[in-house]
Amino acid sequence: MSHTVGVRQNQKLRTRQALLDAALGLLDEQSLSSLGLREVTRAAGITPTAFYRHFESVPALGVALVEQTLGSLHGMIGAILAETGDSEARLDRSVELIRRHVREQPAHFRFIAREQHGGVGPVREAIAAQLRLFAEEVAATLAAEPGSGGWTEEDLLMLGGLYVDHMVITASALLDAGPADDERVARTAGRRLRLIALGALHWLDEPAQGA
Amino acid sequence: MSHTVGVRQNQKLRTRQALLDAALGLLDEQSLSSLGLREVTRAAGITPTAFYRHFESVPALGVALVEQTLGSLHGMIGAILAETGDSEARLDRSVELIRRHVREQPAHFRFIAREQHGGVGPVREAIAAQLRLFAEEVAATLAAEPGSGGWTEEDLLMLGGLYVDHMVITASALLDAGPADDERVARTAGRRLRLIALGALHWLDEPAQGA
DNA sequence: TGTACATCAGTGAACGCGCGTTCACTGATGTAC
DNA sequence: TGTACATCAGTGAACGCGCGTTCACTGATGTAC
Repeated sequence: MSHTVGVRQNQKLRTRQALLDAALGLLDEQSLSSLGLREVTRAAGITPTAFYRHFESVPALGVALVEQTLGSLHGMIGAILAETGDSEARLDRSVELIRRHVREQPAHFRFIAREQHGGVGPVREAIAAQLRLFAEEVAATLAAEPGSGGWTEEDLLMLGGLYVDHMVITASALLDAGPADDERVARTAGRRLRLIALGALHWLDEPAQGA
Repeated sequence: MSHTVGVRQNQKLRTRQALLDAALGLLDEQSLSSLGLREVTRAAGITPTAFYRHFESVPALGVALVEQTLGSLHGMIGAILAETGDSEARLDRSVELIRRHVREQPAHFRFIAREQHGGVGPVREAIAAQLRLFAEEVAATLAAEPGSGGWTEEDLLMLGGLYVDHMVITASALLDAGPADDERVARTAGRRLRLIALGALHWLDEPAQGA
């Protein structure tokens, strides 16, 4: 109870979070470019004008939402990369990890999938930047593994990007299909992943490199 | 000049096409869910009310646009599948074919990438249905090739879907990066494609099948 | 070929509505002394 | 601890605007005879 770090600032952060949560909820059934400022404030329980105390515009809120959403997925990436065991079981457990995250936070994944190529430029760019970071993270982990000796940095990044894109596609497929089809979708995703891993395994077999 | 198949019907089709073209143009910089009816008619040069002579709503126009757009890409799929030559050159030529189509009809690809996970349900479903057809088409072609003897139908479809998704990702990457980076993007896309093809080549090496 | 009527793509006025943004304000929280 | 003033998150009225949709209409095209 020395200085309580500001009652006012605390309340402001809670309102800001209410706006972000309200927006994410509304974005389950529409895209950001059609999301209205009044719509968000109504759902968050504040006046339209108060919106401007937190964000300059709806696109700006979208960018903040990207950072929060993909920040929450960073943990998942780490968990997947930390998976151990033989290759096949490892891939299956990665897919299962994605499946569980998607079912626990469907709105987050829906938002990213929807806005990755959506109509709001700054949001697209924010997502692209974050996914690039993910790809680099995966590439760095792959580089540390045995069997990636002859790989160029470029190819590691290529493979990392492939895994990340695959993750996004898998999440989308789960969301599009609905929980009843989880098993089927996960099975297909796992096989795709295995095929990619198999390609990686034999990547250095052939001598043809460079342009 | 026997019966001229209807001056009136002809004009109606031309107006309808003007609406579709105007919409596609506008969708280069926004998504369908924020596209206004008046905006489209203004761009097409007709009165707002005349819109209803052609489509029930903007989402309905979107569905028609999906069919027309992906119909125009059917030819590309066929051309890619018809590619011959050794594996590596074939993949590079496929990527080049995609690259050329994207630069010739950027709006078509942008529209599909944007609305594939966009905020308008019927349009999402129309795109998913068409891409599924593409995947089946690819799977059928792969099945007819030598070396796909031991492949199950499920796995052929999985691989077909992987190629189609990769095509969409490549198109998006080209559009996001801009023409100046075509070479770099095409190079990465080609390597991804080669890695996938390599995985397919070794798919039957390991005995582990089924759950 | 000519006439009388039917069809229907596109018009233009009108409507009610929700939007984003402005502005002056209120009153609780924070700060200086 | 108490007081006087500053800050600032949230309010509520007001604005002008473009939206989707309705309606009765016009006039060129199509059809029947």
